[in-house]
Amino acid sequence: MNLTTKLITAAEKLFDQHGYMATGMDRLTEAAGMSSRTLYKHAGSKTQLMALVLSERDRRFMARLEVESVDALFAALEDWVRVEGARGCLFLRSLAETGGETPEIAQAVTAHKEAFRQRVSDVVASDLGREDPVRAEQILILFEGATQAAIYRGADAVSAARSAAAILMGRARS
Amino acid sequence: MNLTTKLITAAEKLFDQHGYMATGMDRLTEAAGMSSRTLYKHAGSKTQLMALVLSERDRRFMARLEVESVDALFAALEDWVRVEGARGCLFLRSLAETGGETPEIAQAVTAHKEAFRQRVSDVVASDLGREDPVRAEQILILFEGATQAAIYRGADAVSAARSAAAILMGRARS
DNA sequence: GAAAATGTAAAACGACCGTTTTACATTGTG
DNA sequence: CACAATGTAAAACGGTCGTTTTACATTTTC
Repeated sequence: MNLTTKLITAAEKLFDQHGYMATGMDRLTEAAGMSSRTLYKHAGSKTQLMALVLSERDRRFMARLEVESVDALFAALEDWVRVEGARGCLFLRSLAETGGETPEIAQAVTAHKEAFRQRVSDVVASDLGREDPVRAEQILILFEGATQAAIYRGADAVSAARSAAAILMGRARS
Repeated sequence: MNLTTKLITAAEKLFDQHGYMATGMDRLTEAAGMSSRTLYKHAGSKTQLMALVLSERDRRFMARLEVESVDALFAALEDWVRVEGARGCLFLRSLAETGGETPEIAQAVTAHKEAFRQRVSDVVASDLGREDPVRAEQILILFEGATQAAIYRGADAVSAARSAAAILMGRARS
């Protein structure tokens, strides 16, 4: 595991658990086990580090959503919540913490959410055997809602979303 | 409009638009049009100010949800988004920014979310003429999802959630 | 084996943080 | 008129922020 990977892994964890602004560079250097000089050589700045974290998060998250049914989509979210916990969407959180005024971050969030929307749309189409933009938007909202509600309702939120999605998909098939 | 109200109003706007941690006291005093001495006399500390903001937000938000049907619930959310914009749930954002480590804030969030969950549950019961905990949880997730997705999908997210809720409620009635 | 690359440890940078204090002006009330 | 109460303006507080620099050790490479 090289230094950059170690840094990004540690930073993702700290940003997620304590918030972006609330995480200082001293905490990051300590958790990554490197000097601040090395950290800045690899990441450039705190903002660029956040962008690197989001890029890695996108890769890992989207890889989990390589499925072909809506039910599998929510099963993947259940896995994610069990393994990574539920503290809300790190992308929208980074946007909120920066007020949308940091271009590198706003851009990373937009790109991720568009990819996510497209993925949900594809899964719905693959599941139904045809495009259904309305249903896709509803499934996306259930997914976002489960992510958000899981913060205070736990894994139950995801299974409730899963059963709601099954009803909506059943309706789309008949 | 007294000073405390003016302060809370200004603080809510700044916290919502730029984030809690990213909003400094100088910005708050300037927006509220008062000296830092007066601000501290009224709010005590930045953390207590955040708690005051959340308390006022809870009052105003819950007042909007005094409805008797699930459809009216989403109509109320549409109004809210049109008037106040969509930057995500301020309660969960405050929790995320503080890492859940600030008791006064964690407590305000828990209280609000429990009241919100109960309200949704009541509205579903009033709409169906009977309790339906499973459906209530699904409606809550659609509501949270619409709030979250509206950040990047706009008002369309709310109407998509609204139509999904109508399907789920229709299913509960038959 | 010299040189370049890559790392650590720690001090220093100026800027800004939340908060308190000092000194003074205005106001409402007996 | 006196006197609390309540406000402003601005300096000062110690501490922490993100970032850079200095000085030195280790490893890699030709």
